[in-house]
Amino acid sequence: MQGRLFLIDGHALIFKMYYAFLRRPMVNSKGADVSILYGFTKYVLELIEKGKPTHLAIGFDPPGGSFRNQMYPPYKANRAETPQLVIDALDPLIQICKALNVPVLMIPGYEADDVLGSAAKKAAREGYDVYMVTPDKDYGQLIQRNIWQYKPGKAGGDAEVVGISEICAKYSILDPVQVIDMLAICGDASDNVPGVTGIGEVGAGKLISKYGSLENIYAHLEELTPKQQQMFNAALDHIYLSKELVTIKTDIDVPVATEDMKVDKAYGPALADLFEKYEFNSLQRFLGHVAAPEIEEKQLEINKVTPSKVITAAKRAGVCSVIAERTRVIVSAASGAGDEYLVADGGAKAFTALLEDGGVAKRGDDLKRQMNTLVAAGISLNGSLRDIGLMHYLIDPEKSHKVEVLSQSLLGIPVETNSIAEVAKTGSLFDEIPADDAGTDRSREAVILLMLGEKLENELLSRGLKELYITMEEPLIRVLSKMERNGIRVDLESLKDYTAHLQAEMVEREKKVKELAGEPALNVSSPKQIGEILFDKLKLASKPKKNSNGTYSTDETTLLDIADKHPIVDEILEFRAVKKLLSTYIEPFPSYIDPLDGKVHTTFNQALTATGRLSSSNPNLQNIPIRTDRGREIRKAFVPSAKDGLIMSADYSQIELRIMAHLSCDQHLIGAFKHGIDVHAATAAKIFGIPHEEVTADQRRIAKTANFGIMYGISAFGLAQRLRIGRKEAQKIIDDYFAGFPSIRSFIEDTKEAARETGYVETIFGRRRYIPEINSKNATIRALAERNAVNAPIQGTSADIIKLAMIAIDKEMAANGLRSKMVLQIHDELVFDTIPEEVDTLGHIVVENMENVVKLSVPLTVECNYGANWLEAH
DNA sequence: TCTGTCACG
DNA sequence: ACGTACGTGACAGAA
Repeated sequence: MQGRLFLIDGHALIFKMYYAFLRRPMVNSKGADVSILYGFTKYVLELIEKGKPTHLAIGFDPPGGSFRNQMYPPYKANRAETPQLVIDALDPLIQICKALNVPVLMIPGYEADDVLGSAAKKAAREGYDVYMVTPDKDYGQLIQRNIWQYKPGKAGGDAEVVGISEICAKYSILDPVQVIDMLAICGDASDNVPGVTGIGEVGAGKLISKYGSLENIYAHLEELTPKQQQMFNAALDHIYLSKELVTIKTDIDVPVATEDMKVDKAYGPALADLFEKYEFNSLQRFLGHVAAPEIEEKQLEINKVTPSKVITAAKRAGVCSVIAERTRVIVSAASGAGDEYLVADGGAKAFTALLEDGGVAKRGDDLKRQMNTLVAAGISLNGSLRDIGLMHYLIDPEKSHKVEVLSQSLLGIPVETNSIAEVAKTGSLFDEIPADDAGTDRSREAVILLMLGEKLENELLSRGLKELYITMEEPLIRVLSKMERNGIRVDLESLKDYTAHLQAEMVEREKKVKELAGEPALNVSSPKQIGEILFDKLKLASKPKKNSNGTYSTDETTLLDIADKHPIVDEILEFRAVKKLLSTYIEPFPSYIDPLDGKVHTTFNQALTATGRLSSSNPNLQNIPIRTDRGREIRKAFVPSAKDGLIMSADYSQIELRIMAHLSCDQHLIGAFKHGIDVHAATAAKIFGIPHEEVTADQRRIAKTANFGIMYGISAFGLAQRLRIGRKEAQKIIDDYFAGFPSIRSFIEDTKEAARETGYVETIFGRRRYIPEINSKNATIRALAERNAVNAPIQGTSADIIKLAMIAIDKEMAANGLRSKMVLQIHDELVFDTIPEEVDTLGHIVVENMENVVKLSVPLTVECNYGANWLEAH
């Protein structure tokens, strides 16, 4: 390797600094605004310190536009005018760069992208490792084995290094050069480059990974859905121009030789003079060229050996670390001699005996994802699963669980983010892990995982969390892996008529809104524009609510308040409801259907939420509509995989309220649950001081809202808002509630007190959430912390219970040899893909296990139904 | 990239 | 005086 070349996108850095100092500009004693100069200079000096480049150059956009404007006059035409501060900064910055001994690359007629792109490719050919310092997504197309994008962190955060695997995972593509096709299809609103209207990042990624290129999509247009065909045809007249516009040049002559970009920290008097002129006192320390203390890098004793040697060592030790890529596996084990570690890599088959050996514990990051990959290759991942991120999640759920971060903080070993992040970044099951950097040596990462695993196991033990890990999270990895691989069949064909109906309605509503507004050009999807129509033009409120950025608030509750003032309001609400269904729950789904089995495979994130719940993404199957009739229709598309199969759904009835009853030991609530009485009605009877039989529907509704409010940390204001009643009235309800349920009040107070004492709260299974802000002097922050403290044990215990139930159900289903599959978890509900002959057995297994997985002072009850689709299973 | 909005428990 | 119910993820617009 010749060296580490950093290429800074100067234009992007100027803008970053412009915005960073917009609110609090930095002005020197002569009244000059030196914000951009200061921020820029500081950034470059710190980059030299932290990024340790051996070579460095900065590219700027020359004044007067580029060949792209010639090619396509509207290019960047809708950009707001460049701020004067930015324009004025250019010349002084070039001076500063000179004084910093950093060459400036600027060629008339080309943007900084083109010059930097060409410089990057050239240096890479010469054997440099190249880092392009820019937040601009366009640069993704230039990434290759020895070229990375170095994205500056936001708000002082750490920079993110993006390599081949990250960029490919981000867009679900196989080769970074396909970023060009992605950008062409998606278009770029900020540069005014049109794409294919209606296709977003996700859809484009799927198409490109399937067809390879834009050209090839057009060659196979007939394979796309009719709607997609239509959208691509409509884009045909401009799409190749768009592709040219987003393609960064890599073949222009770079005016400076790479070796002349060598970093020279011997800053001369020129820099000192500039610092004095601009009064950069805090940057003086760089002048003496006192190099920052080099971090003493811990030397790892790594011995690369054959797979069989590592397998022998792993079996002897009973533990190893695993990194399973799509076409390669890397394994590490302690040699048994001092601090020496053995590492081997090779095809997965070379390690089958080890991976499937139940006697050898596996340490690694995101083992669920790795298990999915391995199973696809016909290999099981057996033995204990010591997942780095998941173990750390139990230690502190709200901290970062990234291996890079943990390696630094727990082991004191720094990690280059680019190599290890590829396993950490998760996508959906059938996203390919790119194979093109199979040459990268990942021995170091494998060893770090092995060390981290040991460290985290010890941490779990000393914090009393090991049992929670072993009995709950670890077995759940296998259950969730199965659920993801099972997938669920989504039959959008069955919704065709309904989809067409919604589309027609959307068009109609949109037209109506524009008419009523008297603005043919109105973008009905723009909250800003809608706000201006409603409140500036139509004046539908005397003092309209504003958002943090100064725009009018136009959310549903706000609109409902003024709905009777003008018919346009209702049209907007209906438009939004229909558009939401189409754009979130119908249009994206075709691209999520795995061509191999025709099913949708979500990813369950097991180490994300603050409370212990799961989350679901790509797509999120935990927020499929149900509350409105219009939305519920969507659930009809979630169908069994077998021809005459059935969907079964089982959900806990009021589990959080039951948990609150248990945690608070409130005898009234416990009694109501024990006797199967309607608790919301019982609550109403208590609040309003009337006999149970006399509770009206409205009183029950109020009590129900109050019950939820209590669990979330109610305020009189919040309750008043939700019930649309006065604040005094709301306060009375709260007072009456606590008078009727005094032990609830003490539960809340005790929980807050515990948080203040220990700094954390916990579920009945010991899952923790730290509440550091519980002692904040800021009343608002403290109040939020208190609500979190009260809610986390309730929501978390509920999450714990269903996790245990899932493990038990999975086990019993297997023991009974059922063909039925568990497919979804939606916090208090489990969904199964089943068949008529198993419905009875399965129903029994599910309900028994859910109801009896834990014994509380209240019974847990489960409602279970089945039908031809998810809607009918309710 | 951030913000607003809205889908779910 | 000040802000205002817990936990999520996806999409679209604006910069």
